[in-house]
Amino acid sequence: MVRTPCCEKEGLRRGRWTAEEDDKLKKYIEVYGEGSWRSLPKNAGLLRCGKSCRLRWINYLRTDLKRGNITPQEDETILKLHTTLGNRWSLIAGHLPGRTDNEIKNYWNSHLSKKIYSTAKKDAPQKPGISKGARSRGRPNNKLILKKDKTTIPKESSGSDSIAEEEPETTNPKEEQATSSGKEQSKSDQNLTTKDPKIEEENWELTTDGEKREYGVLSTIIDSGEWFYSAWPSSSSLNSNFNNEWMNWDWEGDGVLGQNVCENFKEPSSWFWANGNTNGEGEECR
DNA sequence: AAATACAGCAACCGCAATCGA
DNA sequence: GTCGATTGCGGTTGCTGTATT
Repeated sequence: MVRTPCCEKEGLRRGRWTAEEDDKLKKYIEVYGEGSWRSLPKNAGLLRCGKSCRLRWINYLRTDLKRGNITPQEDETILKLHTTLGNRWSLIAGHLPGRTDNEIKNYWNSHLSKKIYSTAKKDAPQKPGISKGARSRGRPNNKLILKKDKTTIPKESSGSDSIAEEEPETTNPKEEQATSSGKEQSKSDQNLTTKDPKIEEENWELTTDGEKREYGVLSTIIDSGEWFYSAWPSSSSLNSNFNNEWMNWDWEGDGVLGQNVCENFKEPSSWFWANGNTNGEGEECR
C-alpha cells in the first residue's frame, strides 16, 4: 500500500516559522480551536503542512506552556521518570505541566544523557577494548544493566506494568536508540532478523528501611531465562547494595553489555543506592 | 579576525495507533 | 472487518549561535 503523504509538499514553506505565521496560526486556533490539522493551513492562510502547524502549536504557541530553563526540580523529575518510563517523552511530559515532550527529549539528549554518561564513564571500571573516543554524536544507551541466570529469577513482583522496554544486547547504535519504549521495541522487533526475545518486565520498588527511594524495571528474557535490571539512580551511582551483597554495576554503552560480578545473588527484598550521600560505602565486588 | 568545532534546539520524517465511513 | 485519513509519538536532522583555536 502506498502511503498517503500528510499533505502536498509542493509550494509549502519549511524551516523556521516567522512571527507572521505564528500569528496567523495562533489567531486561527483561538477562533476555531485545535484539530483538523490537514485543512487548517489552507483555512488559516498558511503555506505549511498540517503536521508542521500542529507541531508548532503544541510545542511553542500554546498558552499554557512554561517558558524558560528546566529547573533543578524538573531536572530531577525527568531523571526519575526516565528510570521507569524510558524514552516515552510524552508520558514524562505529562508529569511536568507546561513542558512538551519535544522540550524534554531535547533536554535529555543535550543535558541529562551527557551528565549521566560522563558519571558512568568516570565511576565505572573500564573494560579492556572499550574505546573512549568511539562514541561521537550518537546517543548513548545510558542504562545500568544487571544480569543473572535463570536459577535466581524472582517470582514475585511489586508491580504489574508490563512494558516492553529493553533489549538485552545491541551493538548497533541505531538499535540501541530504539529500545526504550514499547513502541520502539515493536519497531525494532520488526527489523530483527534473528528470533525476537520475549521480555517480561516487573516494576521493583527500591527501598531502604521501608523508605521508598527509587524505582527500576526488572526484565526477564523468557526464552533464555536471563534477567537484568535497568534503572537510573538519581545519584547516577554505579554500585548498589543487594541483600548486603555488593554488586558491581556495569553499563551498556559502546555496544558493550556489562555484567554482574558478584556471587550469591539472592532474591531482592530491600535496596538502596550507594550514592555517596546516603552511605559512605560503595566498594565494588570483584 | 577568521576559521573551525561544538552544543542546543526547532523542525522534519516515518511509523504506529486510532478513528470513522 | 477493511481501508483510508488523521493524529500522536519518538528518532533524527540540520540550522544557528557560541566557544575555541
